[in-house]
Amino acid sequence: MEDNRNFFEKVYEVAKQIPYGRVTSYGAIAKYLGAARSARMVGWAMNGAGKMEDVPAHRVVNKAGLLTGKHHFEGTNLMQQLLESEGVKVVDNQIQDLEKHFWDPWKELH
DNA sequence: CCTGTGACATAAG
DNA sequence: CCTTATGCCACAG
Repeated sequence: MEDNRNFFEKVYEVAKQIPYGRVTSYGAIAKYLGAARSARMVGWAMNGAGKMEDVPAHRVVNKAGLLTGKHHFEGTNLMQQLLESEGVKVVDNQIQDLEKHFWDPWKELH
């Protein structure tokens, strides 16, 4: 099949595979895509993902578990609410017990 | 081809 | 803890 998808599309596919109540980092996705140093592209790709219901962008955070992209969601705490709604505790825009909720596509899909 | 950009990552002060 | 700076890469214009 056409494995040569656009970088964005790959990001979407990986994001779609993020299990409920789990989160991952931009760098992890980038690494899985074979472009570990393109983490920024992942975030940028999520710009369009935010408009896609199939892509839970709120489950993607930075490596520190910080909700760096919350400003791109509607309201001021929508992203946090979505995560907490899935059982992920968030305090001050930072995910608690990140390792416990972290989902590494490289580790899970590799 | 060149420039700007971006929801990162890492380092340094 | 904070801000700056640099690298890094893909995409848009």
